[in-house]
Amino acid sequence: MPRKRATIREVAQATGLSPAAVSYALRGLQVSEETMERVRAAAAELGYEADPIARALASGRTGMIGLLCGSLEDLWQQSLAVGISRGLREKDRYALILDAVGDPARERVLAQQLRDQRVDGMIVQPLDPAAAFWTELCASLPVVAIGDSLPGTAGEVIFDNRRGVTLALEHLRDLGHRRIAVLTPTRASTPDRPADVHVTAEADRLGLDIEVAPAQHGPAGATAAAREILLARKPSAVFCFADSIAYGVYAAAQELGLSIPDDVSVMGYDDHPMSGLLTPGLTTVDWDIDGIVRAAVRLVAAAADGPVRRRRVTQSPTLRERGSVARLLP
Amino acid sequence: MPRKRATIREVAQATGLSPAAVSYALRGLQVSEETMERVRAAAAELGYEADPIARALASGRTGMIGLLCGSLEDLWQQSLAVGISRGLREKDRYALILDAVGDPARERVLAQQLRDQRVDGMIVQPLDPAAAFWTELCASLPVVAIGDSLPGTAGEVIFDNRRGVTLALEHLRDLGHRRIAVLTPTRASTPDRPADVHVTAEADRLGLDIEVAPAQHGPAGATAAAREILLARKPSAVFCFADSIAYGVYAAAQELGLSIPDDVSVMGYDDHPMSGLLTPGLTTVDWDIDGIVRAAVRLVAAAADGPVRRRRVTQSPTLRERGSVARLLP
DNA sequence: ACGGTTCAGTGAACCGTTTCACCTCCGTCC
DNA sequence: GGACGGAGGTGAAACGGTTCACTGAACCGT
Repeated sequence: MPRKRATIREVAQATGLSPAAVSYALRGLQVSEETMERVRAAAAELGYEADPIARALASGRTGMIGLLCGSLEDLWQQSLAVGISRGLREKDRYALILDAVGDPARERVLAQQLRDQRVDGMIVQPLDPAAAFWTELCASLPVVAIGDSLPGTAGEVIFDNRRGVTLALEHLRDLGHRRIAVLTPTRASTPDRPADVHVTAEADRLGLDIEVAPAQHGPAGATAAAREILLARKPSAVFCFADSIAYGVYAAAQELGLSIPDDVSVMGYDDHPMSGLLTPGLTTVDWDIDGIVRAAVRLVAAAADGPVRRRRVTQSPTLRERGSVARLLP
Repeated sequence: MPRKRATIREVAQATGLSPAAVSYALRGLQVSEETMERVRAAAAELGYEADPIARALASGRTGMIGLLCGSLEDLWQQSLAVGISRGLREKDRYALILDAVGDPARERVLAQQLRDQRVDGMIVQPLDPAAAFWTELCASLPVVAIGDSLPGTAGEVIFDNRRGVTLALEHLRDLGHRRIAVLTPTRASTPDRPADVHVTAEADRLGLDIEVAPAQHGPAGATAAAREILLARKPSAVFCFADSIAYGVYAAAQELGLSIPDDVSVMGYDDHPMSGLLTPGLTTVDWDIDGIVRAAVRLVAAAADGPVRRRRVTQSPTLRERGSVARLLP
């Protein structure tokens, strides 16, 4: 029988104290050691547990952190979300995970909804870092950005994408590749996102002939995009801006009877756990996902507990060579 | 500037109505068409949005559904969680996702916490369906179980594991396999979970020589378990009770210089999106994940909206042949 | 003209905490 | 010995909605 939960007043009654005293006691504030013990005992006895809703209403803090993901089709972002969710749980907070499905318009709506839901803070992996609403959002609650920088955040975990792109493209160039297709996650409204800019800049510097095309994260979408660009451009290498897009290239290559890396080389970006299991293993740009998770959790928890001075953590990638990129024979 | 949000009283003031009337109007109850319009206009004007916390306190409903996953290391469960989260969002509900990390003790604690967090309902993929606390939990809020049955749920999406196991083992037998290793997710406290029971029963019926060993979902854990059993038992086939465990077998085989399927056949269970991309493709038991997601969301949403009569949906699997199981030559 | 329904809307209690302003001891310091 | 101060505790007002019991007016058929 779901008998009604005990309230703070009942505990007060039982101990002969005021509700206020009980409230303080249970949080270890302002009361004598002895009273605290007495209250704790009575609470345990009655099976009392403070109602988080009432607590949230009175205190203005919910204990929830919003996690706004760009696209959870991306397996790497799934890993990130799982890690963050766990990390927050260890800090006695709940993660409210939302998925913008690659759509900047939806990202905007969800950010709004998350704020309306009264989360104590947010972790965001922005699809459209240039959008105007971020400024307003950051002003109204602590936001931690992952990936790209955002104006007014309480903390940031920035990926050195310039370095990541350099690593990838230099490796391809060193092995003789010149005509390179680049598959980047679709972001209809923001063709000039910083990471993409680095690609064209680096390609210029290295004298590469690149063509950038959008691809969705899901297996089906990525495969379609890959099929098209492989047929139309016959690149010697494909650089994918997410491992889960590279997976689509594997599927497309298989379908078209192309061998990786003999007919086409594939370079990933992320290092998802699956990437080492493919045949050949996916050569990729490896970000320290654990480090990212820890930093993001730490930053957002601190910011949600009270105002902090802004901190920025920068992550640098390394190149993880497996077998999907081969030297191009002249 | 995060200027204070408008309250219902301000809207009441602006329209010359009582707060009660505004409350009703905004939910389309009990008021004239005309008043409703007036209230809506005023609300829009003031940028009023009902505070979910206050609403939850007063009405007793939070709009949140708890999702308790057995182990999010399992990529298939990740897919499931993402799908459910999206499905719930479409019904204007939030998913609160928690991860028991394969530990039944933690599952118990998290279920408790989820209830304390005042979710309107729960979706559970139980690690330990036999545990006693489920009964009590189901009595205190609507629970939908996925996978295994639970006493007292408001709805269930049951996998016909008997059929799945039969499909897998018969396929292996038909191709000549007799000595088969079975890797099943670790669940220390519940060695006799229903699915495992089916395995031994079916193996008996089919005259197979099986050995069951536990494996963790994570790449590292699964690989270790696979390595051990491949060396110790030299089975002709390995049947993995989750695709993400099979991935570990691929890694172990690679490491040991064993070819799949020439030296050892591998059978999965789930059909995760990645399974088709491996070389060779993973032959697996395919569950209709979309169907599962839809059913679970529908059931829990209905149950959270009000009492319903218990419903059970049963999912049947199909065998998806790729290339990881070969005929065993005598 | 009259009792009986509906319809639209009101007032106030309530949900279960937190927190602010105060109050009362009691020991201490000068 | 009186002002001071801190520790421990109290009462009541928030917090921002929902909902229950009720009212006044309009409308109905007879």
